[in-house]
Amino acid sequence: MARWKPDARGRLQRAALELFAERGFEQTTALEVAERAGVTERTFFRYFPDKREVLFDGAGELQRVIVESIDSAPATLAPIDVVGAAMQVGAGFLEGGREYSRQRAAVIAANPSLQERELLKLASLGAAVAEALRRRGAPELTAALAAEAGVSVFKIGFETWIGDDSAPEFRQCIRSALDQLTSLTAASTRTEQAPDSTTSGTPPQSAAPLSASPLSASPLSA
Amino acid sequence: MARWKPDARGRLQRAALELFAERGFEQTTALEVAERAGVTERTFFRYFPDKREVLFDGAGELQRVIVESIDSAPATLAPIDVVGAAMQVGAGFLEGGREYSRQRAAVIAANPSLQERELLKLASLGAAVAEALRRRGAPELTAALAAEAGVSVFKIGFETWIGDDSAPEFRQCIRSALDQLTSLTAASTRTEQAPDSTTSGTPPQSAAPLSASPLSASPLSA
DNA sequence: CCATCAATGTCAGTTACTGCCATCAGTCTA
DNA sequence: TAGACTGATGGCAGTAACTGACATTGATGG
Repeated sequence: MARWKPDARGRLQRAALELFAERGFEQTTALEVAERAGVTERTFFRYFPDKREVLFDGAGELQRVIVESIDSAPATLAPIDVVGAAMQVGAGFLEGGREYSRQRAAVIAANPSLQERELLKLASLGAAVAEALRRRGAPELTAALAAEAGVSVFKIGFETWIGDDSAPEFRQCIRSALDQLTSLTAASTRTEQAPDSTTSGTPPQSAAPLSASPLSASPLSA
Repeated sequence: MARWKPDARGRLQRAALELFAERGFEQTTALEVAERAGVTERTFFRYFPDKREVLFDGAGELQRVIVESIDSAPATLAPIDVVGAAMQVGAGFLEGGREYSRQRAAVIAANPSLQERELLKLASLGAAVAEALRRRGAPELTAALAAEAGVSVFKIGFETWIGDDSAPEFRQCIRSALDQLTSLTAASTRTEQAPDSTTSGTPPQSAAPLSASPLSASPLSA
């Protein structure tokens, strides 16, 4: 009908963020987003696999930047330092759009299903970082832990940067978190003594996994 | 119609895990789960807010056990040690149901939307742990980082425990991850030198947040 | 002017949920 | 013991997120 409008994807993204910020994610229909963008609902789902994904288009870029940083780091650097540096590079990638980041973070914080998607993206980032570390020779467990630590630092650094107007640059927030993590683990006074397993009154066996007890015991067939 | 059947919740949970394991999560309808459990689809959604939640009933219990462990830890213990001990208590809570944990983990690993839900549960656990740490006087940043570290160790310990038949007890896996984390951060050789921000060719400003670039620049209004 | 291709529009259909109301058995009470 | 009450369900209609199949349209190359 109407003439051919370019940048449908971008218009959908902007329309979505606006509407989600105004009425909230759940109170906004994919159809409404599409209409504001001047396209059909069907077109919305051609650009994005689901309604949430319209807010996460840049995750792939961020991940790529961080992984590239790791791949190009000097081979002699310790895994934790490689990851720390990579997270600062990632921070530099976002540094320019603080207001946008704020708005987007607010929308996500207001909806659990959006939080889930963000956590999945971060998990994906963690997996990619771990793989990159293994690529440069880090042992399995080391790679996994360093990656998780890096993502945690990034996440916490981001929250600090976003949440505090007087906060320094994003990169600086990450540096602080990194230092904090180092002193945290260094502060361990633990001897070889494992804490009493029944501390909280939980019997050693029985116990349900991440799910309810009714299922645990036997092969949950009954 | 039929006489009153007890434990509808438990039957739904078992039916769901069976069907999800057989045909996969997406290939299984909420209606099918309900029918196998001998109830209506409507009843399924009375017990669980959504189809995924039927697999995560025990998350609350695990969280409670861990938080209680933190609350009852000696006040002198360093945050990282408190968290480490708490995660071992949590591990003890699941220790008895390894086979169940395996099956459940396999189902979850096979579906992204289930992974998302699991990540949300873990994030909730992390938030609760951080809060418990603050309650005992830990500074904001310290609490957040120690909590994240604890959850990471728990997650990695769990994967080790589940994925390797020759792996030791869950608690042992966590201990290993904990030690590994300590030596990891201690291995940092970083000076006060921050890595070059433009390492990966990203200009200091511009840059898109966690989302695509088209939106970043201005207040994304245009 | 016609074949073609990419980006859309149209439509019908499945499925996850939700609100509302009826039913049914067990219980408490006058 | 009839009647009110309550807790757990069944039934049903309706919304909204996706999806597959097919028609349309505008720009392009020959």
